[in-house]
Amino acid sequence: MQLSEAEWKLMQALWRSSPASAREVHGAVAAATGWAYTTVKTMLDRLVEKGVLRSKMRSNQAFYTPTVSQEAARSSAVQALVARAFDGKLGGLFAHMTDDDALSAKERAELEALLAKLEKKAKP
Amino acid sequence: MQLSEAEWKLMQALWRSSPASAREVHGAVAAATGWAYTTVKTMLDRLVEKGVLRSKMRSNQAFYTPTVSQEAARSSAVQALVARAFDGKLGGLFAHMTDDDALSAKERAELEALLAKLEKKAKP
DNA sequence: CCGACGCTACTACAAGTGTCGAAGGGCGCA
DNA sequence: TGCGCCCTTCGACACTTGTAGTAGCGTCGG
Repeated sequence: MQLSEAEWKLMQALWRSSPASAREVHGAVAAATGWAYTTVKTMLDRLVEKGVLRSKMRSNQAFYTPTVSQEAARSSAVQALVARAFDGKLGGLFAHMTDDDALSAKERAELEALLAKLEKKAKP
Repeated sequence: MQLSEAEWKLMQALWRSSPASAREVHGAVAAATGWAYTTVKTMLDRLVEKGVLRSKMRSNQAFYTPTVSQEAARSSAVQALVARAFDGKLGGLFAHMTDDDALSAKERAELEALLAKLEKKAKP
């Protein structure tokens, strides 16, 4: 279940708030994307076909709800990246992130914090 | 500079060994992919157009060399993933990976090791 | 010097993605 | 009850990706 760039944007909106009508989703993303209403509608319907959204008609309006969690979608995306670019090894991705010189001090600090939390959770 | 699934496979082969002729690249990926020689050739040429490969004719054969490092390509892929799926926050990706219940014991151990290494590198 | 074989270059085509416009139908207000 | 407005449905088009065939040229062996 791979999502394209544009599809992620719509899904994000729906994970934030759902069920939502096409008009509502359009309202949520229009400013950032500049998409026409019909563009949003088309993509929403394609996402329904793909099975990652469910639509329910209320009166003459469709309301969309995700059928997959953001967590699941993220996992699947990470998985795909690791498969493509890191030889299937999640450790490779870790190594890349921690090695990367482009890692900012702030990001490094975040990682430290996360690690501390992980330690605490793992130890007891 | 985004690479598709198939393009990653070819680039991986070239990062392993380059310059390489189309025939050599084909040899390297044919078993795993089943692609015809011309398929590989077409994709290589598209990668040249994209600017991620450079080709040099030697006699009547083209030899291909990456113009971007695997590291750079990986960074860019991680970047893209983070932008799409983690709200642009690299920390979000970290959190996802460390939270993920699907994280195996082995992966957890790897992470611990990497963290230890990072600590050692960051402290002094 | 000539032919065969390999390599390149060009073309093709289907599916997926990004983007909309046009047209038609029904709900709600006057 | 009728009209308008908004929503849906369909279709369209260009570009990318995956996948490959064909034709023609040049190189090397004989």
